[in-house]
Amino acid sequence: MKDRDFDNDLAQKGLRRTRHRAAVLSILEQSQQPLSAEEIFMELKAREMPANLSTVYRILDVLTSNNMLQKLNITGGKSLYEYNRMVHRHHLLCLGCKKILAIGSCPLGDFEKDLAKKTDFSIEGHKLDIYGYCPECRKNDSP
Amino acid sequence: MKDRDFDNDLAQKGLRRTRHRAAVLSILEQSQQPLSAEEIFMELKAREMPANLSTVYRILDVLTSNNMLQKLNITGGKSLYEYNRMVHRHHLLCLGCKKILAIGSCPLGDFEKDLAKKTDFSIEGHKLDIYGYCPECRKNDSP
DNA sequence: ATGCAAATGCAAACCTTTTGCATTTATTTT
DNA sequence: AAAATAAATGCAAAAGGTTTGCATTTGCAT
Repeated sequence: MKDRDFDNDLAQKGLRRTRHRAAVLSILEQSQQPLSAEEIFMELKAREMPANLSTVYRILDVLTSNNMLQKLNITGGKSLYEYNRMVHRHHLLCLGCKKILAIGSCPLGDFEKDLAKKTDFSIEGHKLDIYGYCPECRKNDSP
Repeated sequence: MKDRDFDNDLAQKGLRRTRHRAAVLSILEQSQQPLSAEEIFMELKAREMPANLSTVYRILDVLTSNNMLQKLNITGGKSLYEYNRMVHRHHLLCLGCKKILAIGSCPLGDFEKDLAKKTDFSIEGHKLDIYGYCPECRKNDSP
């Protein structure tokens, strides 16, 4: 299985193509879950492409401000990053095992229009996270 | 204008009634905006009831875990706390001046039911924050 | 190949929040 | 009302995540 050409994506944004940047993109593109800076740091090491943690943060910053990644602050603790697939997404977090499911649908459309009318704000976006227990955690916790 | 009896509220929760705790509750009950630990720290000083910042954090923790306050992590930066008025609320944050408006309505009801059905999660709650520009900031930024 | 601007590594700083411990305070017990 | 006890506070230090300054290395244009 061939890797996507992240080098090209970087070039299109006018960003320098470094192994580390391409690797971070690849890691996040392949990940089912949003990852923290430290998880990415460890995965880079696992891929024999170790980078300094501060470099990871700088890469995440630059990729986020170029809209190639999205930064999530679901927990209040450490930030998580996910590959930006350019679709509007929300997240369902399991309070038990902390796994995160991406949710494609969004119920906010009309609500935002109403809100704009009522408050006279221009609405630019929203952040919606949903919390619950996944099927596995519910099974394990109800003996 | 007489203060609410926060001492009684504390007693009902089985918490010790200290001046600082009552003052923190009073500050947040009177505030239009959610406040950070440091803002509360400063307001305590202004009220001639200075407390150590770590004490403020401990008070906020204990009041939050007793449901007297709610902790918000809107920005990803520092946590904000608001008096828990026992109603489901969301927040509209102005990206310009950072002011926060509390929103009473919530469009999530049916969506959560659908989601529970689709994912087999038990849905326990959600966090919805909306971002935009308030009327004042829109005016000032469009010269 | 050469030069320059940008990316990286490293260590230290930063900021918010938490913790350990001695002291003070609120509440319970006598 | 005083003494005993358990919890709250102050203080300083640590923790955890993230950022920054600076020397070195790398990517890219010339």
